[in-house]
Amino acid sequence: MNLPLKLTDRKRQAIVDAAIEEFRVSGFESTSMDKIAATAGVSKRTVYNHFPSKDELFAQILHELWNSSMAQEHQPYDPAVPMREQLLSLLWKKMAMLQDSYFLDLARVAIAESIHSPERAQEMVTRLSRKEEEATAWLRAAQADGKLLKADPVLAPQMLSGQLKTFAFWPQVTLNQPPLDAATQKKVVEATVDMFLAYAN
Amino acid sequence: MNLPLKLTDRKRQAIVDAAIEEFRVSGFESTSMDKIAATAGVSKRTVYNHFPSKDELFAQILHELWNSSMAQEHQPYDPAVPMREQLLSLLWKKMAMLQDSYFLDLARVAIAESIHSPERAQEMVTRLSRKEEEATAWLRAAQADGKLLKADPVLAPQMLSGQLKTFAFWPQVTLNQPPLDAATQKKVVEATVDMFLAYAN
DNA sequence: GAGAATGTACACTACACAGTGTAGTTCTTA
DNA sequence: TAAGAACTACACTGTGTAGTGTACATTCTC
Repeated sequence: MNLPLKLTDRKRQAIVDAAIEEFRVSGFESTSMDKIAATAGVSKRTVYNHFPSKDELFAQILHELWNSSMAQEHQPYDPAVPMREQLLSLLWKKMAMLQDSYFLDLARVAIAESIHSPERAQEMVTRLSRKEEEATAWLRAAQADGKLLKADPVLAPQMLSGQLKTFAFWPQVTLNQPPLDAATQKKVVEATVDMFLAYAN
Repeated sequence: MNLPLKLTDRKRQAIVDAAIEEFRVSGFESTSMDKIAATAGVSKRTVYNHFPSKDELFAQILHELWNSSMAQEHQPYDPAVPMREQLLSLLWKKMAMLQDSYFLDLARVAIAESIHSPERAQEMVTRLSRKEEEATAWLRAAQADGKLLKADPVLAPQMLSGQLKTFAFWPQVTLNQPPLDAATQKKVVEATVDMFLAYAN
């Protein structure tokens, strides 16, 4: 069956989809509930029957996008595998997450708002920095194993992910640039690894 | 004389200052002309006597910030000076620009809006990429001189400036983080140069 | 110090939009 | 097929705000 969902579930989904789309292209302030309802093909009253307010709708969408883009598994340090290989794997995972369209939508919407909404910005900071800890843990383990000793354990993880974001995140989020093609992704990941190994080894 | 300006010039400046401040913290949509007038200590009518509309005021401010933050001189390649020294100088200039408070204001305001105003975003892209060409020219000259041959001439300049932005731009612009202290700036610039030389030499 | 330019206070229009209330329609389910 | 749940159309309130018009005050310039 193509539509196994009840009417109310379909309506709700249509509202969420429409809201993501509208918030994404117009931002929070410039998006009206009437527009969301129209785009969703739903009466305004139905929107309010599902979500008590515009703020609440926005918050739920942020939450939903966050969940769907954060299903990323942890990669522990493995002394048996060559550095280069492990780093490549680590960065490819990161790259995949950055280029995920849900994640980009989330980031666009969230950043546009958090630029002038300190509380939400703060929440994002803490959540994202928790995400960055994975690479930090990996590097610490490597250094405890006597590898990559020249790298600054505080700066290095950010330098790695920052290098990817330079090409595969910030231009897309802030300037609406298209996602990277596969060939460029490969170049960026490999250049980042090469550069890091040349520096830290 | 402390106030050599005519009343009308002082008023105009107060409006511009207030508008920058308000747009910076609240964004375009959430800032009202009444608020700007109040912050500037000026009647709303005076605001409209100086600027025909909110859009026009916004555009002029973008223009003004752009001009005041872009007074950066060009650094040509010099075969007589060591690579490391030239790179350090190049990146310090870049760092200075990134941390300039006018530039950060501009970026915050512009990015927050350009996220949902494609035309302005496009204008920013072209302007900024023209700015990035300086490093590209420098690298090409170095490579023509037989130096840094392993660096990808397309990716490398962006990797360099991207590395600085990771620490000294994006967190400040998108998450309202404080500017970098001098010690951290030094660490970032030097780590970037070291990493790049280790990779490209 | 007169006249022009500029600023101020304030009232006002027009509009967009968040959110509500209601009467009636359509869908689901038992 | 009947009853309840959910959806719809639509009218309506209240508020915030861009932008204007005007009569009067202040400042500049000659």
